[in-house]
Amino acid sequence: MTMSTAEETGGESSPWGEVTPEAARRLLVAAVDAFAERGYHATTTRDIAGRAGMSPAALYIHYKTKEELLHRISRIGHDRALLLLEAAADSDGTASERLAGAVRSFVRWHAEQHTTARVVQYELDALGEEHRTEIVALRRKSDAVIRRIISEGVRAGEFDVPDIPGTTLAVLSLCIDVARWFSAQGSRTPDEVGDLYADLVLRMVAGRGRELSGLRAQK
Amino acid sequence: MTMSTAEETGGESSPWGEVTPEAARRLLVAAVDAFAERGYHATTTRDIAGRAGMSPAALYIHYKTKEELLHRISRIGHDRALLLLEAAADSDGTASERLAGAVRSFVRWHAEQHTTARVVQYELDALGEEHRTEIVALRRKSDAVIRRIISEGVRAGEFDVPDIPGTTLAVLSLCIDVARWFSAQGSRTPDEVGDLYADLVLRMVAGRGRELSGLRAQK
DNA sequence: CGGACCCCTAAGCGCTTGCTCAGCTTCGGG
DNA sequence: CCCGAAGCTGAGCAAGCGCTTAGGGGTCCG
Repeated sequence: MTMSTAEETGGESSPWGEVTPEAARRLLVAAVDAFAERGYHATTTRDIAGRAGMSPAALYIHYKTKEELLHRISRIGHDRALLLLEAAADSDGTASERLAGAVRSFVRWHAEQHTTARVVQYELDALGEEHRTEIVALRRKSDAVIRRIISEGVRAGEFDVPDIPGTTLAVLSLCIDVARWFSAQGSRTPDEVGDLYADLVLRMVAGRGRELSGLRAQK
Repeated sequence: MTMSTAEETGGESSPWGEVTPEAARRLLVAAVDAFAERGYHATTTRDIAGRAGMSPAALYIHYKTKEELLHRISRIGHDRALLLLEAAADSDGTASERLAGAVRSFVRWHAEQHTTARVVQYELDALGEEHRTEIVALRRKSDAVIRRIISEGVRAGEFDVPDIPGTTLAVLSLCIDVARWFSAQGSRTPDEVGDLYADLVLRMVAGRGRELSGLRAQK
């Protein structure tokens, strides 16, 4: 009966497989759920330990502070999101295809893992000074990836974008905010949202005439 | 020396003029600043009272609880935002012009009053049950306003939007998220962001060919 | 001059918070 | 059979929380 509570976490398979002592992983998953539901500051260490089926003191064997838990979550989440973006950016294809791919998988992650993403994206300044600057560096890399694709699309004549930094910001902002409103019991699947958003983003950067030809072909 | 701290609030003139006992207004403005900086749950009533230059107990003369303060802020903020949207929606002009106007003033408000907007948009579920449902009703009205403009644009043949509810959601999401990232010491003015976003949104709904003709004419 | 009224403070109550610590159990190796 | 390391718990500490209460000064009207 050790695994009574924390079994059903987000529907997703195992994004936390890398967290090695099994008890530490249970605590971390419990913390993600609690932070996402109530927010970092409104979550108590007793609540986290309780969800993981442990006593309040057990938490401090695996993590020094509550803030370290948040940092671990934020770090792993940002690493994963950045990886998705870079994979899409480094793939073959036109700038349109790569931008659509990046948006699609970035958005899909924010929807599927919306509980993790909410913590990752909206509890940023609950982090301590050093941890926050470390995370901010990762976010700047995400920004650079998107900006690079857009710039290349402009240079190749595929896109018409008067304000590249501004549009980059808007694209990222649009994707990130998915974590705020997405709900698993809503009517849209993560894939549907990903496709919709990829289309919307291509429209934001598209040149005058045609261009959005065969891009929203099949689902 | 009574007005030492709370003088500079957001740069804006007086969005809280309607809050009538002057001491109550000072407390409310202090609460907006504190909630925006640290979040509702991380803010103490002592901090709010301190910023307003009062003792902790003074707060409870004007407000029953800390949650009532948040509700007052959220209510006034949502009323204001909804008013801006409705004004733009009810004005004369094509659907494109009205959509651009709505996005422009909605975004401008989120940038200018980004400290208020942050509280209004991101501390929603710190509200109690009854207060939250009241606020959620206001948000549904905002959604309806945008959806109406887009629908009319589609019916008039101005827009090409395959998924009206989804696009409505994305437009609102994009605007709202401005409150998260906008910073007064950033390089963009609220007006610039408003213009940029109005352009991006028009691109999201534009039909195939021309259409975005004279719409991003001057800066 | 007296007292009702309003706005505010000093003090503090009851409770919860993040975190600690002595001690119990389990288990593999000599 | 004993040992030490590792994982966990029950009890609890100091600090901070939201909120209350008794009372102190102004001001205005009788």
